[in-house]
Order: sequence, then structure tokens, then C-alpha cells
Amino acid sequence: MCGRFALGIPRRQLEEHFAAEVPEVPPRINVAPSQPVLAIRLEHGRRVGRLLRWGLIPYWAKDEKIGWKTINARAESAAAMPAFRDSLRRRRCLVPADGFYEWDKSRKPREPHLFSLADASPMALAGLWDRWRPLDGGEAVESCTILTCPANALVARHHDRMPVILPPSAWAAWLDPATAPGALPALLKTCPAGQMAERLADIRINSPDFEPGAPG
DNA sequence: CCAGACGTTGTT
DNA sequence: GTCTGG
DNA sequence: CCAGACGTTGTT
DNA sequence: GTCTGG
Repeated sequence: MCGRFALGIPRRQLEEHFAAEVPEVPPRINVAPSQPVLAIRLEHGRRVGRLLRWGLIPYWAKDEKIGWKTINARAESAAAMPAFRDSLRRRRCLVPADGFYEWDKSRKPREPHLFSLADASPMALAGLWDRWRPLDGGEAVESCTILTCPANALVARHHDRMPVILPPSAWAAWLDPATAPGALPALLKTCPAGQMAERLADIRINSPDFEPGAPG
């Protein structure tokens, strides 16, 4: 699954890598659910990075609590889920990351591992977003979720699910709302069967800077 | 019809 | 908003 | 995901 | 154990 990840890529490198306009974001080694995450989406045909709350709140929600249970969406079922299907059809995004964490729970204390690409290039996690307007007329909240798929062999040593990682060749079609829904499953299957999965590196974290309870 | 859910992961 | 269960 | 809390009364 | 907050 994907419940924590890292993002410390400098702005200009993100802009170059994703061909997008990206806001300045402080480097984070421990991005947690409910916090703002950088998501790249298409606005008027241009790729733009926005800070969206992690945990998708569907536009029809009565309150925002559902966002605690929607930090991930299963790629296999999202198209059929009331909370995700509209976003899957029309509101897809990329979530840049240095890598994502999985925990080794056989250790005391639990030990985090960072999974990043072997060549250290930025990862593009497949995401969905939505815009929710509070019933009391308060300000709209934009939020997002990260799709998951079955873990590849490397990640499976720790967990049976992992985030969908999209290769650069899939980004344009993923972001384009005009992409036919029928084409999406093929894009999502990029991970774990595709080449990116082969390039995942498993790095054990021993840094004293990493404190799960104190999101950086 | 109305009421209530709408989600994922992990663990047992 | 839309579907399921009662 | 992890960390941290884990309560009551009364009123709307 | 289970829920909430970050």
C-alpha cells in the first residue's frame, strides 16, 4: 500500500522532469495522510502542480471524515466505487515522490524501508483528485488519493500492495481527461509488470531524522 | 419507498 | 450523487 | 501509514 | 482493540 512517502526534489528539477509548472514546496521525508501533497494535473491543457489534501473527499460527501479512509484506491476496483469512479474518469493526477515507505513489523521498533527508483529519478504515483464544498458554504477542499496495485516481488517481501508507478510514457494519457476509460486498465498495469518495477531499489532507513510520529 | 453507506490496509 | 439493504 | 487517546454531563 | 488526528 502507500501510507507514507518522501518528496524532497527541488522545484526546478520537478518542473523539468514533469514538464509542469510547480509551486515551491518544502522538502519532506515523511508525508502523511491528511497533509497537503503535491499533485500534478492538467489545467487548460497545461500541467500544473497543486497542493491537495491527501485523502480523497468525494464531492457528494456530507463531511470530510471519509478522507481518512480514502488515502488509497484499489486500481482493480476504483472504476466501480462511488467514491472514486468519477475522479477516475475525469480527474486524474500524478503525485511526485522520491520513494514510498513500507514497514517491517517483525522488528522492534518497526523499521521503515524506502522504495525508490534505482536511477534515483522522481517517481510518478498514479493519483485521483476531487473538489468538495462544505454544506455550510465554507471554502472548497481539493483532495487526492493514490492508486494501489498488487506488490511486485521486491515489495512483496514486506507487503502485498504497492502504489501504482507510472512511467513517463504513460503520463500524458493518464492526465488527459479525454483518454477513453477503456484505455486506463492498460496504463495501470504498467506497475508492477512493467519496466519501472524492475528498477525499484529497496533502501533501509536508519536515519535518526526519520520519526514517523512527527511528520516532516 | 426511506435510510444509510459510500474506503483501504492489516491482522486475527 | 447514487446505490444497496430493509 | 503511525501515534496517541481511550471521559462525562446536558443541550441542541 | 479501535478510533482519531497528523
